[in-house]
Amino acid sequence: MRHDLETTINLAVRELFDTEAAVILTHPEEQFGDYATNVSLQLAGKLGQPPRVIAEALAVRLREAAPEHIRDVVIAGPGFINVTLTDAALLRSLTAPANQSWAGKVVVAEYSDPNPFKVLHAGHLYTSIIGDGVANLLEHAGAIVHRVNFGGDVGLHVGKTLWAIVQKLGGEHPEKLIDVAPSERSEWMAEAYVAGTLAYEDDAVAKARIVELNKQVYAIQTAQDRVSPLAQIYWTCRGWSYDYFDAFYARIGTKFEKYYPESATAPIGLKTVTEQLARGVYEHSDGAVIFDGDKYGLHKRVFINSQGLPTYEAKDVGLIMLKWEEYHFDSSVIITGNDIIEYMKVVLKSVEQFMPQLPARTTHLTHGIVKLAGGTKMSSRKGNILRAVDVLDAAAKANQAVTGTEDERVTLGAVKYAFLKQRTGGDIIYSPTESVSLEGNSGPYLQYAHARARSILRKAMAEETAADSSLAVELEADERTFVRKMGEYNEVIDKAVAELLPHLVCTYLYELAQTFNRFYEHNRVLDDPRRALRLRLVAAYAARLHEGLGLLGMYAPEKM
RNA sequence: GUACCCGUAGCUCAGCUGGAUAGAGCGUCGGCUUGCGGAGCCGAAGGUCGUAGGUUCAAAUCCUAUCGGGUACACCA
Repeated sequence: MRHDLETTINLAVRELFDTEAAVILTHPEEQFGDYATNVSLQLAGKLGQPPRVIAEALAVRLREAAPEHIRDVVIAGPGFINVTLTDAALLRSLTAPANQSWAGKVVVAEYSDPNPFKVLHAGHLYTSIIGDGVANLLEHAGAIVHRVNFGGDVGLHVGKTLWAIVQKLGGEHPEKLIDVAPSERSEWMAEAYVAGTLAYEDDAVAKARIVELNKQVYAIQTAQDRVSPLAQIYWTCRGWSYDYFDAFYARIGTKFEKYYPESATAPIGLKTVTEQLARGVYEHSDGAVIFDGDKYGLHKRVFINSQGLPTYEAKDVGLIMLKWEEYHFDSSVIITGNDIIEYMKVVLKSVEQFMPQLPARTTHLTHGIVKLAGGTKMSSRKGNILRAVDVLDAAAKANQAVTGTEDERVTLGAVKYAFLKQRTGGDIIYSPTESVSLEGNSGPYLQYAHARARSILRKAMAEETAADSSLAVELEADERTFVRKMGEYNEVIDKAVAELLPHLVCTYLYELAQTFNRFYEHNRVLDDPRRALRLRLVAAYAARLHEGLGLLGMYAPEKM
């Protein structure tokens, strides 16, 4: 509908004034109409005519163009053209199918990216929730989305953790690992990482040993050594990490198609960088291989260090190559924290020199960090970071305190909504109490709104005889407001998809629920002569909430 | 030092492809309440949109400068 109207106006502008205009229809305040455009204001200067005169000429055309859709066209203010749709047109918008703007496109969505041998922190939770939201939106628009996860099973952090593990075991004694209870493994390794990091900073001997361990890990990977004591420790603990990740993702309802461990991307990264070194893309500098981003207004970065080991940069190059080999994607979306924005520009710029189509198809979406409202007391023994479980536990605790319930699906919905409702990009301050509240702009508020709508429909179903499904009716004012809001659904989703911004869905769903609550407060549904129509509206509303919450990765309860 | 991001109501945030009186939630104050799920609804107070210039018929939105906060800038990831 919207697109048709825009086309009509564009055509009219061309015929009447022999010029082009960027016609964008917006939703003005309801008192003005259903759609509005300011083309006449844009054209006034160019054409040297008063905006209201231009608007009037266009309005005449619009009135003639689609009388079955348009009830009224009026000029207002400095020259806005306000269009009011017929009730029938408005009701038809409720059944419009979703726009399949990504139909058949192959998308690789990479997000979460935790490192084995390290703890999952709040940022991993945040990035996973955003990644899921974005992936869901793309899928909704018809894309074939491959959700993948990248993480460092080799690298200095592994050396640090391994060093401390060997200390804890009193030497390279893999047989002693059975003493660590399964439930304590992740915590045990997290402590080892912190201890290793401290030793690396404070103890020169330990540092040298950690550097050596790092090289040994690469050697273990290259040789696929599974028998030496160190290798046994490495593989066992690496497995523990992936078990821990899987359990965590299962808990938050995320499912990855595959993990790309750095050990798998390092060889192809090393090979690619070495090949391109010969072609002059990368260059030698102080014994290392770098890419000189200075030439492009960026900065220099090391891709292969002076020990011949690939850094994160080369591994990322390898990852891009592997994704391309395996998926031949139309689009690659990488979701990370915004601390690596500049880093990623350098990596992509380097790849652009030999595979320009890959960066061209890549979008790097970034977000800020999660802070707990009011701050938190954190133990340095645990690495002084906010862990993912800390956030989930805080939410569960708040939910228990505020609502007295313990439904993990509601708690999780509260966290997801709290993270997603803000525009992706900046830091977020997470308030557990606010997130679980049933009042205000929260996940549980929307989940409750859904349960309430479903409850009405359930009750109706039980009593239903023969519902009149005709929608050829005049809408009452309150009904019209409600329908008008529901009609925006597809447009909002389209925009969220186009801009990869899940928060647009949150904002809309909340406004929709508010609109319904106002309607419901002042109108009866079941024991009313307009029951048949209103039940259909409630059904359409519940369906939108259900689908919208699904896009956000949230559970839409029948009762709560 | 250089680059990038952010500064909107007491707090947390929308709005930023320039447009009609700058919106919402929380908090504060006041009203509705024998009710299809009141976990709601109605209303009030609260803003020099960091500051100063500029572009424009029109700027929270674009440009420049500046202040404040954050992040990144070679062998970590």
